Amino acid sequence: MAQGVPHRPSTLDEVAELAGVSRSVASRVLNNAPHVSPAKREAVERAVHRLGYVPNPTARALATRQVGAAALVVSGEDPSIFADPFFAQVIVGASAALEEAELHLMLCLAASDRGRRRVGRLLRSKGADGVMLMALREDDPLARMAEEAEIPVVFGGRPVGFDPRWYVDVDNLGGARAATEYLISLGRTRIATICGRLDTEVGRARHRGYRDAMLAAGLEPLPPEVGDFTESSGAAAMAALSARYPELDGVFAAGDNMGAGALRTLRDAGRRVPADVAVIGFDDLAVARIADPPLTTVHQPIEGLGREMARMLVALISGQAPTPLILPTRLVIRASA
Amino acid sequence: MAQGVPHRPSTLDEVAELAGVSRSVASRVLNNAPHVSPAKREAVERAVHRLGYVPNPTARALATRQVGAAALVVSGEDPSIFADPFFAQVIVGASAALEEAELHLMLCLAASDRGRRRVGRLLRSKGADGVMLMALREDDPLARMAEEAEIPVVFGGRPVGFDPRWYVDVDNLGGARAATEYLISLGRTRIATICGRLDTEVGRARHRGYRDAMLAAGLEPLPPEVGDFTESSGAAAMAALSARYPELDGVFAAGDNMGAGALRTLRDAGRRVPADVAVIGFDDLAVARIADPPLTTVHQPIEGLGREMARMLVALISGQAPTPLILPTRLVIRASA
DNA sequence: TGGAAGACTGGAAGCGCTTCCAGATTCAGG
DNA sequence: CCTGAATCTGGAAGCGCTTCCAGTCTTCCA
Repeated sequence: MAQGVPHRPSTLDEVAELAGVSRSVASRVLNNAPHVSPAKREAVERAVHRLGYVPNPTARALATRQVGAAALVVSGEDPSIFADPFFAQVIVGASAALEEAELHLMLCLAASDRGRRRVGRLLRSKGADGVMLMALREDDPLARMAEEAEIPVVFGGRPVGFDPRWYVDVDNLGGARAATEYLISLGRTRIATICGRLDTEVGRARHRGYRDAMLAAGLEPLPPEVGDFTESSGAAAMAALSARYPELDGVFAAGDNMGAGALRTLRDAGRRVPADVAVIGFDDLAVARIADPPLTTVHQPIEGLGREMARMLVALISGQAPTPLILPTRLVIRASA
Repeated sequence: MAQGVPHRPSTLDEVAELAGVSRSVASRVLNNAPHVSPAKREAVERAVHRLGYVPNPTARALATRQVGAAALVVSGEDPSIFADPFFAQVIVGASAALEEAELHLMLCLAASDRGRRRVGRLLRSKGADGVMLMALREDDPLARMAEEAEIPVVFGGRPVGFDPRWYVDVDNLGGARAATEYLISLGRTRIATICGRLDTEVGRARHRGYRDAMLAAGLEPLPPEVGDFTESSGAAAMAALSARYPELDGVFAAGDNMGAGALRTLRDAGRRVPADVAVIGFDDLAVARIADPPLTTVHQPIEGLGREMARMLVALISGQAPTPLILPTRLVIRASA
């Protein structure tokens, strides 16, 4: 391309001809299948080398009915949701696992209806060998589409109101409970939560974890302040919470970005962390480590989530029957609580 | 898939048969090409609907020699480079532009040699209609591979030691100079820089901008402290700088993450920002806004970078001859300087 | 009303590769 | 030196779709 020469790529026929064998033999050499004599094998290899031959993936895909690619779909309200570093980590994990299986990664940011329709077509058209679905909203049309898909589908996290057959999730409930229990163990009693949107399963599960822990300790769960996992929403939620409950001494933020926002509000209001109010986040993103003070948080294996989703998908594609997975979380204690 | 029924997808032949037309006509209807009578058109459409027919993209790709996908390749030392939110934003931009052109996005994290070889194969095998290349290292084998590619290649940023034919870059030099000039205009005279790795073009250009501005103002450019665009490297660099030049009153960090790290070190050392030392970052990432104090920084249009790369690639794919692009940067003044 | 321009139509030839299968070859054992 | 098994080989039939092209059918003008 760079030099502008058309230079039509060579085909398997040309390789076969140059090597003096039939196309079948050449094909077998390329897929190193059996039933090829060493002599011809070498002849073909030499021809491949001389011609700089590279098989055409499309033709191969058509013949084998295997595309050689898996798609990762991120649904959600608007594309900016993808800016959350969470997804980058998922991708790193998924990419590594797919590479092991020699699959390419297609990325679909299906924030618009148009995008979702496009994914729908992908699902029904064998445009990929399998699909990973993430960040579905409540009543997301993708859930139904997934049911009628022609190809394997793995969910990352469980969508609300829909029970997927195959999914990888994180123990949100347990993590949130552990975080809240830790606050309680610190002697805090007026503990509030900044939760994620309650029309998402993460939002609900983490809130339920908080609630369970409070109830179990005989404390009164406070009505949650709802954020959207962004820093600013966390800051706003913290402000609202402080106004409503001036005597607060503990906050469980269902996401590190929101936790960081809460820290900012608290700092601006002159309240000391953790002396006056202890704060715990969730996710263990980079921001937690660099927050001031460093944020105690619930670690979740984000890269692992991506990796396991991909592995499950690969298993499904190769005809196996994996079982859903729930990945463990663990508390990481830093300075904020 | 969900229900486990094999349910072989229907083909164009079946559609044609059901509609009582030839395959050619059916094909024309699907691509809404001319030369189809309204009656047959409707018959085909009805058949498509009844069968729930979706064209097989692979077969179409083979026939048209158009894959319908473009790849975004992120090279670099190790996969964690991708964790930088920078790439997520690039992807959002690129994804949007590709969607307009009805192209899918393939993402290749080519951090290993194996990954790079895979990309090389992609480049020579028409596995995608075009490729966007980013974060190439010095002497990155991908540069040479790109030259011999069978498909259009657009670079994001210019690799060091290689002058790509088509690229989209950001005005790193100008941005860095503006940042440094601003520090100078504030009356700072002992200004240091925390730069990015000098075997990358970004690293070099931003350092050169700093140097130019210092020289132009008759100030002595200090030898740079080199980081790797992470928060911790910025913190470490700042520590080294403080030790070496205790009287420092200004710092230009060539990335916001490093700037945030510098702020942390400064805060821990009890130095006030901006009173004692003014700090400016680069990138205008989310972290700049939530840093304490909020980081003055050089804004670069990251989403725009992705969008323009994709547009340029689409132009190339459709046979046009676009010209390289350098996107402007601008100073965003916050509290740290 | 003849005929040419134009609109439709469907047969057929690919796109480049895999894979089944029947025939050819090789080779060891008898 | 012959036979059956084991191993190779290449012809041919796809994979599902696009598109060229040569006919067929309309139209419309002179």
